[in-house]
Amino acid sequence: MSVDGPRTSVFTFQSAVHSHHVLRSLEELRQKELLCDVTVEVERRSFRAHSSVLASCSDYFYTRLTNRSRPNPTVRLPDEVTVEGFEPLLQFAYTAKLHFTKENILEIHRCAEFLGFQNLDKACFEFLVPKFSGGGGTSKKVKGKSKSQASHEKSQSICSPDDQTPETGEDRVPQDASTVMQAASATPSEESPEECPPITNDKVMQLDLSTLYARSTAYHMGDGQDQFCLQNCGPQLPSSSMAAAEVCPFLSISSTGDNEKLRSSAAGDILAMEDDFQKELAMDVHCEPPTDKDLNIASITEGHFDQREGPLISPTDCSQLCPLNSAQSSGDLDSISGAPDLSNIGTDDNQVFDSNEQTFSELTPKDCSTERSTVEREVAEHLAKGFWPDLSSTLNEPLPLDSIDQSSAGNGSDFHWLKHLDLGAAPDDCPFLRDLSSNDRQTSGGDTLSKEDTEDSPCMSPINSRETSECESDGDCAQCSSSEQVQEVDLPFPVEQISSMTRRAFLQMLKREQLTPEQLEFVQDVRRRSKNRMAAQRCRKRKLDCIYRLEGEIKKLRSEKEKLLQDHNQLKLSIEDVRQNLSGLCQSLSTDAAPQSEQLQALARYFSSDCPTSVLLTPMASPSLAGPDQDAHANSSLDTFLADTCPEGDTVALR
DNA sequence: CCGTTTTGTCATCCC
DNA sequence: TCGGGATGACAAAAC
Repeated sequence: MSVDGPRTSVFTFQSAVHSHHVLRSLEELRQKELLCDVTVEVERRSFRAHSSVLASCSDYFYTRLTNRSRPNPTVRLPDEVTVEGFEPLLQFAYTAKLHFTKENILEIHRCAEFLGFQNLDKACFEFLVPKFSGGGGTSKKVKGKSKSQASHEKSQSICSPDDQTPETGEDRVPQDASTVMQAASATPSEESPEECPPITNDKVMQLDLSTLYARSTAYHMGDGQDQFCLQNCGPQLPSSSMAAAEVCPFLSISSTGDNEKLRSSAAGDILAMEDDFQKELAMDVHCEPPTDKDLNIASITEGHFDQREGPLISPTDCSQLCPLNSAQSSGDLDSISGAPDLSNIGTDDNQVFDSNEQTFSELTPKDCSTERSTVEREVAEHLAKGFWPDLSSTLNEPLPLDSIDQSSAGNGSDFHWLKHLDLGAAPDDCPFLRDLSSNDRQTSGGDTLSKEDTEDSPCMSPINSRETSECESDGDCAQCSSSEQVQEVDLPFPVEQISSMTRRAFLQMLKREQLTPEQLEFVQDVRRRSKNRMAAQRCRKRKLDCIYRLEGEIKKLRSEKEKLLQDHNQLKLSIEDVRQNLSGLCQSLSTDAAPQSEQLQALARYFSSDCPTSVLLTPMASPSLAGPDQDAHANSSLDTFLADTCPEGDTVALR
């Protein structure tokens, strides 16, 4: 790594809630009819609104309003548009929420189509309308369609990344939502296609795109420097002892402090539905208007950070939000991955996460291309600490066992924090990490990582980062050969990507990139070793768990053994007492009752002898001093004798 | 310097 | 047959 000279860092403050504030303010203005500059007439009803808002949401209004000649125009909508269909759309334009019922969904759909709410159309109706109109089988149909559509879109984006027309942030939103919705809906349908509860008429559903919108804006706002916390907070954090969920702000996205349900969704909190519908979709519920807390999107980074409002959620909450950092989470993810369509979130349609992937690979080399100054680092860390007060503490705390399991921090890599995300267990299960940066170049306008970037960046890969620093200090390290190999093969993508992506994505990437045999061999080698490394960690963790479990069992068995021994001793003592009592009793009886002396004397001899405990405990059935017949005779004689001579209590005690 | 622990890697087996 | 995960064994680094 070479240091070209002093570098001036530019820090950017990016608010993740600004756009939402603007939208909310616009809605308030509309309700107060302030600054409204257009009147929309629908079926003799008038709606005051802001032309800019309408134009930005609807192609129809865009055409009508941008070509207007006079101020404060009145737009009379044709008969095709009804109040029933238009009013929810208007509200959606101002709130990003669409309230609908089974009755009016078709009407809304029709109006949306007419007015050119195309993105909403994609996001919502392709999924919803078949749901409402069709039966259980429709979901599959829709799913299939969406899947092919998504893959079609993806293939398009892959084949011609440069052909993509630049999308506005708003344009992206519904597509994102569409993706997630389809995926989410497919999951339960897939598991129990027959059990989908019917959607009742009286339910008012609400499609909430606000959180996603906020998410999208957070990533796409600004001057093109899309940000994603994974690449920003991670590599700059100084300690390897850190659970990603405690650190990574991305994992706290869209957490609503008031709504615990929000945090349980692995796929994201996109869709808000109620009751049966919610169960069917297995998604989150939004019953409250979005608050600022909904926009807990933040990424702190050197040179860039996002504003975060509302109370910070605890690390625990973070982990709940995106179950990535524990074995249990891993299991959860496994189960999630079992639902094929959920995986489409990232693989078949990377719209949502492309930005992440893009920035991951795109920004990292930039940011790391030159050595950071201490001041820069301090600023970045200070910012991070400012937003995550407990960050500093977590930095110094050793990882819990669970986290250790998932970490593969042995390389001292700058991406150690990323590895805490359980990439090994299910790298493709978390949509935020799936195919990490696999499509980076597609969305970044075809910007491929240059050779300079690759070579200069210490953050390009675990291997690169560590070895560079080590070689700087040590001069000669064993892994220099690997580092050299990385540079020799000159990969057109970051090395860390190799192990984090799914096999399918990996193969696709190999297809895309025309790698030389050396590169191919190296890449496969890296992937194999990386996978094996993580497998070894899991294996060791399991072994440790097994040891702990066995130790616990041993402890338990020992205490049981102690208890049994105590019982045994107690029984022994009581048996001894009984024996002595009986012995004395028999002795005295044998002297008093001469006619039965023979039997009694034998009995006395028997009780005074060292017979086994078991025999003593069941003297009536056991004595083997004589044959079975004699035993029976002795027993009956003893019964009679005891009934005649012994006090009642003694008889009972003996038996 | 030596023993122990941790971690990565390889070989092999199994699914 | 191939790929991937699990695991024992080994070596090197770290402590």
